[in-house]
Amino acid sequence: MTREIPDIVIGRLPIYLRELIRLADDEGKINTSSHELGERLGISSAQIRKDLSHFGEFGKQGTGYHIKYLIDQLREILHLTKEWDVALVGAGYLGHALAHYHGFLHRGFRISWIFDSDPNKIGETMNQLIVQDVSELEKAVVHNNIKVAIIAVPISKAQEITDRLVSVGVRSILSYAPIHLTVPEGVEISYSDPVIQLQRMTYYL
Amino acid sequence: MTREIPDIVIGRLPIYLRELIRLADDEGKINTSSHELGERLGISSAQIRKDLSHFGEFGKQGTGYHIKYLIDQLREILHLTKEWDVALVGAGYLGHALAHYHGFLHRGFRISWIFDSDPNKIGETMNQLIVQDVSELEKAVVHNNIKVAIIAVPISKAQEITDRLVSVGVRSILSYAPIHLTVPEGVEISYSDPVIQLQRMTYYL
DNA sequence: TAGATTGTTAATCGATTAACAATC
DNA sequence: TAGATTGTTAATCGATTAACAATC
Repeated sequence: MTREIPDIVIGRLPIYLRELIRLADDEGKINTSSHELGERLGISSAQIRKDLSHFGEFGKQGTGYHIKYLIDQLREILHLTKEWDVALVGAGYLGHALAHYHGFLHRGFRISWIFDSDPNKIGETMNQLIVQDVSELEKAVVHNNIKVAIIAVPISKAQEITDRLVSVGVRSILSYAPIHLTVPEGVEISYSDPVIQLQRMTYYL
Repeated sequence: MTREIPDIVIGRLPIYLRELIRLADDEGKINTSSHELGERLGISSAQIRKDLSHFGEFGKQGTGYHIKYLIDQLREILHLTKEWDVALVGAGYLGHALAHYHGFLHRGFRISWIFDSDPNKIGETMNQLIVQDVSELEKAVVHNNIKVAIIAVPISKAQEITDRLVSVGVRSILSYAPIHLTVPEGVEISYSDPVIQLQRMTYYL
């Protein structure tokens, strides 16, 4: 029986991946160790080794990890060997910023479709993409087999859009709407609400 | 001796607060229970009661919690009884979106200053605020006693801006730069990187 | 070889849950 | 009163850390 890998471990793998890419591309390093990686991320070396050990043996005693090899392994584990088409719903200020964000490139994602319900926005071009009428959402998601979506719509529309995305097969959703959304089993949802993050920090002020 | 309250508990309080405000303002409810709140947030009722019990006794057996009272208590705990002035560094697409975001209002924060280094951006107006030269950063932070900042600058500038903010007294930083930042003890930092969130979810695809 | 670092085990630490007496 | 729900205790569950044999 395959042991279930803790969610919290999965959550750290992208952090490791991001730092490894930095080490390789920006600093030209070939090898690293759990100690060096942990030092840079504020994570204990033991935790990094333990996390990786869930998936295999990627290092060598004495020399540590070959960075490029570990990057490849993490990409396979996280299913980042292909580029995922992403549907972006909401073309307001935030949608606009996301549409222009270069950070998706080379990290496994490409925003391929943008939707909005505002007639003034529909037809507008955002970073090479034409904003589509949100009524076309289901058709586009199905035809392009889209599994990943980003929601940047008002609170009042967020649950409806979520339900519609899920109904046509989307299984990973990143929502910027500041509200808890309900999704069925098997659908992953992640939230980004700057106020929630700031409020956590003001406790310590 | 005051018992140290776990960080993970603090992190859930803003979620409770957000939902309570929704219950009160949007749905007009007066009372709620740990069960109802938990149901809506996908959190066990026992956990909610345990979390709150770190700070006092806010409920009544039989009837649960008076929502407005609990909201007030959470606001005090999280230091949200005043409105925090926030310095936003970076006036690119994302900074622009943040400057126009209405979600800060009534939740304890107000973006009061926007900085950028680009001469084309400096002097521009964003949602009533004039983009300031980032060379004025320290002066403005000190003079206005700013403790909270949001970073929306490129990776290459993020650590430098962080250091400068910290050096003049900022103690809570929300960074959108996709890189781990180093801050001294006593400074809180929080990250928002959509790609990290998406990569965590593609594991399950 | 000597030094470094892995992967893994066992111990420790911390968080969540179940259960229930108290009581509104 | 009967029903509901709290705050809290103890048990359970899960995650982190320390330590080290193995070995590059």
